[in-house]
Amino acid sequence: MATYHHGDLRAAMLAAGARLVEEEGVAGLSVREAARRAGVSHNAPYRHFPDRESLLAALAADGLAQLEKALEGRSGRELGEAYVRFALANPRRFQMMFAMGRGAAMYERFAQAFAGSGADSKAAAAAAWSLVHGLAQLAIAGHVDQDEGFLRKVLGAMRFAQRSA
Amino acid sequence: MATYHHGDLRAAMLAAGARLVEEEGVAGLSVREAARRAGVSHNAPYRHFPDRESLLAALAADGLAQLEKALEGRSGRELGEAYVRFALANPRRFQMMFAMGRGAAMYERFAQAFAGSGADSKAAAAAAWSLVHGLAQLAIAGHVDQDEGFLRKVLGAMRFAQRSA
DNA sequence: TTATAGGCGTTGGCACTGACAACATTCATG
DNA sequence: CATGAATGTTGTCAGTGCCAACGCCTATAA
Repeated sequence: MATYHHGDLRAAMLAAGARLVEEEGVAGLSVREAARRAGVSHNAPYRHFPDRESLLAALAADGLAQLEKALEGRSGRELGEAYVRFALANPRRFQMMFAMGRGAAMYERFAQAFAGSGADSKAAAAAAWSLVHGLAQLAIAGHVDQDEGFLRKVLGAMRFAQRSA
Repeated sequence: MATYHHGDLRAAMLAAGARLVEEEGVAGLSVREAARRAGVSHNAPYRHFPDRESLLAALAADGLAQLEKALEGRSGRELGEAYVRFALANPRRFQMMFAMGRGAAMYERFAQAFAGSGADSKAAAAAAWSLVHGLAQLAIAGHVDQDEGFLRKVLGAMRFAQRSA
């Protein structure tokens, strides 16, 4: 036991990091604490991540991949609900993901899901994304009721305009 | 000159803090650096703010007040546009404000601005707020084009549903 | 089979931070 | 004026990110 080499420190750091972010918030993620939880010295992680920022970036990328998976195959109303559900299940991760992350893929997904919905499909996709994303943020922050029924009603309160104004 | 007492350290800290947040991001705000900029020792700020967190809270409250002022008297489309404009002018402040802040007053404002817009006015208000808030966030993060014309188009792409689904 | 190069982990150290304690200066109020 | 309360100051400590130097272990190839 207690082998000198960890085996898969990178993965262990991502796991520990994810838990730390969810428990303490982004500011609470320290490389040293994550290293401690991975059972490794305070400098070992730097072999896998050049700096704290890049650990965060990796966590964000990870989270985006999970969200992508959670949205797979869904569209329209279902897409929005799954998006919000994911956000509420992983609130701090979610906030972090879009604070740093590359959201191009997500935009793409919304563009496809809502192609031809409004006059300008790029704008329509952005609007749909904005609605669910904003709702997710406000619900996470507690500015809006998190009850699932209410959230559904909020999403249902908006329609695409038929023609651009 | 160089009086022992600063005169209005609290305000100076808020000013320095606001600049720091906008320049470096929330993580870049350190009590010590703000103290330095205010020309005061590293512990003086603790007479006015019990800890870093409470300095951040004060900054958030300040920002909310400014946003309230920027929205005063506006409603409907104008309200949304002013909201997004403020967010893009003070991106990091804005992100922080709603990560911590008490958003009840803002909800109230949207509720009044959109009273009777949809079947359920609470849901309608939340939807309107979500749309503009989400758009602001996505634009700030660069996930969506920041061009003002485009943003207007996005806001115009959504209508309230006449009856709840 | 063995030596050796490089990947991976370790210890040590530095500058910076948030926060506590003790002390100093100034301001208000009698 | 005197004295207590505000407000600032210096000193200190543990925790952090990151750099440098060194040690272990494993895969390769002679």
